[in-house]
Amino acid sequence: MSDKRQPAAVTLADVARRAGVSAATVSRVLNGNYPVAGRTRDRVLRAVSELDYVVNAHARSLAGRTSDMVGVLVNNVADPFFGLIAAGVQAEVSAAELLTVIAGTGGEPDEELRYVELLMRQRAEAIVIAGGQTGGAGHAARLAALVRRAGAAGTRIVLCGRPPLPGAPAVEIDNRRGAADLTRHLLAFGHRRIAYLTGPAGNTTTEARLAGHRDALAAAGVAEGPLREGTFDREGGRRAATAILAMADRPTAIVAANDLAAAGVLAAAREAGLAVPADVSVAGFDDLPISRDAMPTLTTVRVPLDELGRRAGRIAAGQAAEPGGLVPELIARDSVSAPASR
Amino acid sequence: MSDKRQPAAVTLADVARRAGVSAATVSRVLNGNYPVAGRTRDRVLRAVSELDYVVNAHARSLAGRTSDMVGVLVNNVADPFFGLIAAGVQAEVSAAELLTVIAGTGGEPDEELRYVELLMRQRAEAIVIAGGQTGGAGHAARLAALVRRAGAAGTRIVLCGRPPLPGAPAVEIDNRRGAADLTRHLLAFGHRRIAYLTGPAGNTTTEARLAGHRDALAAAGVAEGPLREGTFDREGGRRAATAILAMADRPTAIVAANDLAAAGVLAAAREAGLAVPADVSVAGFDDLPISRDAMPTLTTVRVPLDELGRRAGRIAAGQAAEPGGLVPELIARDSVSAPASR
DNA sequence: GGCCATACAGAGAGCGCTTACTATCCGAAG
DNA sequence: CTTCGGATAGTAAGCGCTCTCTGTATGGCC
Repeated sequence: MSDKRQPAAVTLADVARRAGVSAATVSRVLNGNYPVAGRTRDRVLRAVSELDYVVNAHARSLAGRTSDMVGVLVNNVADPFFGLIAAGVQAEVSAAELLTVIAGTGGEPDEELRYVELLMRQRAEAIVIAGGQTGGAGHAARLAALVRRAGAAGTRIVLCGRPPLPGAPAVEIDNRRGAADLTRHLLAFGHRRIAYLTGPAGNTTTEARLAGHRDALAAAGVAEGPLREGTFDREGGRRAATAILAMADRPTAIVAANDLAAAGVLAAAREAGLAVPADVSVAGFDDLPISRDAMPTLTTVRVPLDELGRRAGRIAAGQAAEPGGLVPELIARDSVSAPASR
Repeated sequence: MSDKRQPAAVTLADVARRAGVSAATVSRVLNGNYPVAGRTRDRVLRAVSELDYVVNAHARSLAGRTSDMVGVLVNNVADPFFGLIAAGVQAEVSAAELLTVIAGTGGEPDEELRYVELLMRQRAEAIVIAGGQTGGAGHAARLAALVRRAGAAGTRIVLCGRPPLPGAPAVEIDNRRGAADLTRHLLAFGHRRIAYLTGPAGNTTTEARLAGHRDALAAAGVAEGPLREGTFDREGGRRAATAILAMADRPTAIVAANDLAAAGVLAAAREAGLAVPADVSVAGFDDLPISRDAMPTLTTVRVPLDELGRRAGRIAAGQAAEPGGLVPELIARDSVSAPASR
C-alpha cells in the first residue's frame, strides 16, 4: 500500500482553462461524440498535448461507461498451456473491441480470489478463469459466492477447463475421455505395467485425467501400475520419473498428466541411459508445440487450447455459450511402441 | 463499445441504508482505518454480504488512492520467452503488494500504444514493456511522447529487453555480444558458410543479434552466408530453413535468431532427411526450456529471462534501477559440431 | 427586416467513494 | 451534579469526468 498521493495530475479542467473553453467542450473533443467547431477542437487538442493530459479512466467510468476490459486468470503465465488459452481468449475479445488483461495466480486459490476481486472492482466486463480448479470444496464454495457477487457487480465469470458453477458458464475439455483413449492406446501396444504421473493433488484436471486412465485399465482388466504425484511441470516430471525408472520392476510405459511433465520424463530416461520407446514408452497430454520437437516426438492427446480460449473469449465478450465440451484427440507419435519382450 | 448501462449496481449507499448507518461508516468498516463499534461493524458486514456488494474501484481511486496495479506488455502471451519475463516481473511486483496484469500486443506498435494508454488511464503504478521494439523511429517518437505523458499521469514506464528512452529506464540484454559469441563458436568448429535466420525486420532485438553475428564474421574475415527474414516463431523458422536447406550450395550451419525459430529449423532438417549436426549444425538464442528437450539438444545462448523480468519488476515496484545490462551466456549442446568434410 | 432552424458552447447535476470536520452520547473526573 | 474528553457516527465537500439541459450566435428564408 503506497501512501504517496498522486502528484497533482493534470485534469480536464486544466485543459479547459488553458484552451479557454468549458470542461464539457474538452470532453466532447476527446470523445468525438458531439459536434465541435474545428478551431475550438484544435485549441483543445493543442492544450491537451501541451499539458500531456491523460484521461482518468476512473473518473470516466464512474461517470458512465463500463471499463471495456476482460480479465484472464491463469495458473502460470510461463506455461504454454495457459499462454495458448490466453492467446485464444484475447483473439476473440479484441475482436469485440475489448482489451484483455492476464494475471497469473500461481494456482493459489487465494491469489485467484484476489485477482477476481481486483477485476470485479474495476468493473471488468468478464473474467475468464482458466485451468483446473484446486482447493477442494471450500474453495469451490468461495468461488461460487464470488460468482454471485460478480453478477451483482456486472461482471460475467467464465470458466475454462474446469467444471461450471451456478451462474458461471464453462468451456470444458473431456479430459477423462482423452486420458482413457491414451491408456487404451498403450494397452493396445501390449503394455501391462503402466506408471502414471499425476498433476497436483486436488486439481480437477488431475482427477479427470487419472479417472480416464483408470477407466481404460479397468475396462481391460489390467492392474494399476505405480502412481506418482507431480506438478504439471518439467522438473516434477523428471524427478518422479527418475524414481520410477529406478524401480526393480520397472514399468514398460509411463503416462504423464501433461506434456511438460512428459518432457521431464524423457529427460529422466535420457539421464538413466534408457531409450524411448525401446526401453520405456512415454506419453503426455495437451499436445503443446514442444511435443513435436521432443526427442523422440511425443505421443500425446491433443487439446484444442486455442479453440478453448476462443470459446471462452466469445462468451466473455457477450456471445452465447456454445454447447458441448471439447473432445481431445489422440496423437500417436514416436514415444510409444510395443514393450520389449522380456 | 457496448452501450448497455451498468445494471444498477449495489452501492455503498445501499449498504448503508440496509445497515441503518451512514455511508461514511460503511466505508470505514470496509477500510478498517477508523474505529467502528463491534455491533455496527457486524451489521454493516452482514448488509454487505446480503447485498453482494462489491466496492467500485473507480470511485475509490477517484476519491483517493492510486490503483496498485502494474501492467506488463508483451508481444505474444503464448511465447515462452515472454511468459518467463512476465513471470519474473510478477514475482517481484507481487512481493511489493501490487497486482500484475499482462497484455499481449502481437508486436503491433499500435496495440502497444493502445494498452499503454489503457493502463495510463487506469493510473497504473508502472508499465513494463517487454521485448524488442519494432516500428522504427516513428514509433519510438510516439513512445517517447507517451513516456512523457505517463510521467504526467503518475505512471512509470520500464523497458525490458529494448533500449531505454528518456524518462524510461531499461533493463537490457547484450544481444550483440551473445550473438557474436555464438557465431564465434560456430567458426571455431570450422564452419565457413553459415546461414542466418533473422527475426522480424525493424525489431531492435533482430538487429542487435544480427549485428553481433556480423561482428564475429567480420573479425574472422569470413563472408556472410545466406540471410533470411523470419518471425521469431517455429513456423517461420521451418519455412525459411526449408528454403535454405534446398540450396545447391547448402550452408554447413544455420543460426536462428531465437530458439523457437531454431526448433522450426530442426523440424525442417528432419523433413529434409538431414541429420543435425552431422549434415548441418543449428543454433538458437534465448535458451528456452524447450532447447534442452529438442532433438538434438540445442546449442544456444542463455538469456536470463527470469532475472530480466525480476529486475524490471523491481524498478516497476519503485526500487532503483540496477546498473548494467544482462550478459547472455553461450550454452553449447548437441546441435552444433564440426562440418562434414566435403 | 423579422423568424426560426442550425450549430456550437457552457452550466450543472451527478457517478460512488473517501475524509476532513462536526455532532452526539457516556462515563469519569472535579 | 456539572464539565470534559474519548469513542462513535453523521455531514458534506470534493475526486475528474460525462451528459442532459440551456443558452446564444449565425445564416437562410419568407
